[in-house]
Amino acid sequence: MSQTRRRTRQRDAVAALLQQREDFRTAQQIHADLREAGDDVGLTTVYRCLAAMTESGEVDILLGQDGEARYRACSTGHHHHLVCRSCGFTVEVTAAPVERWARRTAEEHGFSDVTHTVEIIGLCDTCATS
Amino acid sequence: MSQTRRRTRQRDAVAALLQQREDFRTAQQIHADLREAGDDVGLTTVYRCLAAMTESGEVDILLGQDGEARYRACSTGHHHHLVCRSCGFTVEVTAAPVERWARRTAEEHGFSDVTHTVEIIGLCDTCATS
DNA sequence: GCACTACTGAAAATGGTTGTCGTTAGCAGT
DNA sequence: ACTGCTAACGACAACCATTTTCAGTAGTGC
Repeated sequence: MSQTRRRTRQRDAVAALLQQREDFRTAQQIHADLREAGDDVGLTTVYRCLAAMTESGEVDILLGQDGEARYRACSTGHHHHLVCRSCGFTVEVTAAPVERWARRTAEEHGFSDVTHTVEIIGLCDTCATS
Repeated sequence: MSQTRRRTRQRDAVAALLQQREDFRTAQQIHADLREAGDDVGLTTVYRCLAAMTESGEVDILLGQDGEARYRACSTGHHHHLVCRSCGFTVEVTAAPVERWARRTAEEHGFSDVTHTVEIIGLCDTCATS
């Protein structure tokens, strides 16, 4: 019954890497980043850490159109993302009007227990000018 | 140079099936549906038809969190979806306030050439009561 | 009918992700 | 510190949706 979450070098490494990055990265990229930094962590473990951190709300997942999941350490509250399709640079945004619209629309059609996904994908300032 | 799109039994079968269904279905489901209906079409061909129809805007793709793509014949204009997470029943919705919000938010942060994804996922009337 | 080539589809390959399982190492409790 | 329990690790295999291959098939224009 004592589901104690243990602190390990690997978990710390993954968490630390995500903290110092502000873009969305794939599990494989994170794995490579860690290896490059000398913090060798098994790919399987990277996936497990990310899954655990996702469940506890520490990271957000974004499923790209190429079928690859991207991860990022985000603020804990409800928010959405404005993502650069070229470099992955991400801005967290809140969207009160969207929340209202989603709730009302769902109600109108008799839907309950609703969640929603809202992402804006574009080119950031730097990528557009280069 | 004569890139004529040929009309085949298989393409017709896939198109017809999608027309008479109003929910999002996976490629594998569509393949099974066709087989069951007696219209045997290779899985590879199903994928190819769906890709072609997606490109020409005849069908919309929805990438679920389980990493499976779902397809549906939709109206051609810009719209979003209200999807039942249990049965896949889908309502097309328009979202003028969301469009405005997305455009303004992107501008504020210097993003250009933006698109967005907006989906509402919930339980439809029938699934909620059963 | 004929030629041209897009289309088909079975089988194999791809590639991200998850399961397996023997080993390693936190974290009590002593 | 020492020990036992068991969560966590990680190399590897398995999984599974999707894509590629390639030889055979069948629309389409002439």
